[in-house]
Amino acid sequence: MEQTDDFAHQVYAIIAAIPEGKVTTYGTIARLAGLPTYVRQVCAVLRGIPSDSILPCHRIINGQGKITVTGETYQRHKKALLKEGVVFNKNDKIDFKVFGWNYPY
DNA sequence: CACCTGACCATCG
DNA sequence: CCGATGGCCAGGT
Repeated sequence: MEQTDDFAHQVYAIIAAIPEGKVTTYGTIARLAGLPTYVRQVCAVLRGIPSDSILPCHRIINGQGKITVTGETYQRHKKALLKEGVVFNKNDKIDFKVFGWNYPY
């Protein structure tokens, strides 16, 4: 429970640091954690986060500006985002130029 | 060690 | 805009 979990720890910290009403992507998180190739691992970490977590995992979306999950999780995240003032386009997309916490490029 | 999986990403048609 | 394809790479079996 050290170096290997260190990455997950950073991911948690980064997620917790996302401001309200903003969103970010998996790739960005991986990069901020210092491991740009760990984008799939970010996914694994998020998957391990229960809905009860204090972490705003609903602010994590993919590079297309869409919620990456489906089903109930999708609905819950979308509602939470709307509550925070995030606006979805007609294609259920989020404008990164407005709500992107930090631009992926 | 080999194979499969994945809440991704970029590119192409 | 949507779907398919390839690339990426750690983890699990």
